[in-house]
Amino acid sequence: MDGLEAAAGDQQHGRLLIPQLPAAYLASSSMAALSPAGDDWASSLILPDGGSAAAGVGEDDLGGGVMAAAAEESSCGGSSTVTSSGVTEAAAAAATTTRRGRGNGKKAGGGGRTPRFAFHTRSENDILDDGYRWRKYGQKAVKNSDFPRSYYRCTHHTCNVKKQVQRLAKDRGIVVTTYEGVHNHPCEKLMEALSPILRQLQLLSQL
DNA sequence: CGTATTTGACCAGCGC
DNA sequence: GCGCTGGTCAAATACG
Repeated sequence: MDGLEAAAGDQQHGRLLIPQLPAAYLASSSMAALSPAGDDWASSLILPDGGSAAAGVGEDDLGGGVMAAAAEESSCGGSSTVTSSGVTEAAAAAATTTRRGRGNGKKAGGGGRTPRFAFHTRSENDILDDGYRWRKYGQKAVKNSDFPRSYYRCTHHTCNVKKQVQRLAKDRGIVVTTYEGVHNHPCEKLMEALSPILRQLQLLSQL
């Protein structure tokens, strides 16, 4: 079950393009272009500087750390709401618990300087098509939540980006996706989507 | 047959 | 020191 592939071919699925963290902001605009109009989803984008305002959703369900500065913006045909949540390192440290690996003693700890961003997405699907390919490597039932948390890792060999996906207990329609790390490779689906445009640009530049 | 998902076990930090 | 909890591993399984 490749959720991403499924999403790509399903008009009911939303698309969220967040190739790199710095590019997260252009994501919303890209989304408007790539998402089918009328999608029944909305994502929440919490800006990195940690917002002070809380979104309407319960961030505490994510471990208490995700500060949500809800920025509603109409995109995707104006039918969806986009908000995002940036989890700063401080917030991540305070909030999200500890990370440890199994034998390799890889505890991000201490130095875990990987940026983390959380996105609230109103969708029936747990999996957002963000343009990258993810492989699920774990699922855990978490405290204070009726829904399990799923752990994904980017399938690209050299990419170590992870993401966690969990539904809010308070609002099962909201999916919280937490990205950890920055992709060090281009977004496959984004490049695929842009290639016709780039081709046209090249033709125009030749004229 | 190759790849992705499921799922139970394991590990380690934190709070008491 | 112990138990709880979250994150990850890896074998088994499913799927195309």
